[in-house]
Amino acid sequence: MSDTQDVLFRTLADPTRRALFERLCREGEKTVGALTVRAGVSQPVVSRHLGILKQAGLVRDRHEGRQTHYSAQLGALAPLVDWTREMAGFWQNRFDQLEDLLKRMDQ
Amino acid sequence: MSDTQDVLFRTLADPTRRALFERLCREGEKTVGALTVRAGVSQPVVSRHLGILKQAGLVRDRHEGRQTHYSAQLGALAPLVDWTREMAGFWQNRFDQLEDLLKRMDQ
DNA sequence: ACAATCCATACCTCATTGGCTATGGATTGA
DNA sequence: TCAATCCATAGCCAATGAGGTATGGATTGT
Repeated sequence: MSDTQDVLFRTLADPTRRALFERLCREGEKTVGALTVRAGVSQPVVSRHLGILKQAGLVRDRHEGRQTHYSAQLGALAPLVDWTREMAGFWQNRFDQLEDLLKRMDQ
Repeated sequence: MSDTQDVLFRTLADPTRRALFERLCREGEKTVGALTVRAGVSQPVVSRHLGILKQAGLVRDRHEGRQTHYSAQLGALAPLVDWTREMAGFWQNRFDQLEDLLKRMDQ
């Protein structure tokens, strides 16, 4: 529902979190340690952000021994795409209505 | 740049603000008073949110006498669309690489 | 068995921010 | 001119949340 979009927007609003997600999109699966290296924040913070991304469905984790591999789940962005399309659609409709109105006024 | 996306995500992360923007998209131009009616928050809060939306370029205001009319600026969503496309693009590239790798391994 | 590594959780602190009320400036109507 | 309306700003408070350090569980290597 609308709640899904809420979670997505709220989750991606944080720059650190968005950067982590971007890296996973660009570079594919990575361990927490590898992500921590250039994250600019401590390892617990990275873990926490990854947890939040996971809750939002934006990433997936795979445990292998003592390390956890995270990867991006692009499909989770769908509601966001839908939302923008919906907003643009409303705009289009109103534009059509205006065009329609103008045409009618023309006659 | 990336700062633009930051502003957009941060601005749209708030439910009240997003609801205001959605109403402007659906119903077109509206005054502050009209928006306040079903906003669920007080008029000053609505004004404040509209100010933030305006700073993000998501809405535009038009003064007419003692009332201010706000309207959605759909174009401001472009960076958001670009971002999702970019993320999907990375994913596609990596998928292509994998496909390529598999093909090469096949021979 | 013991040490070291990897990750997650707990706990604390500080900054941000979304909500409110109060108020004032500007415009309209009487 | 005076009252009423519309909107924006200021100031305050409480909740949220992002960062840190400390720590513990689990796994690997010696």
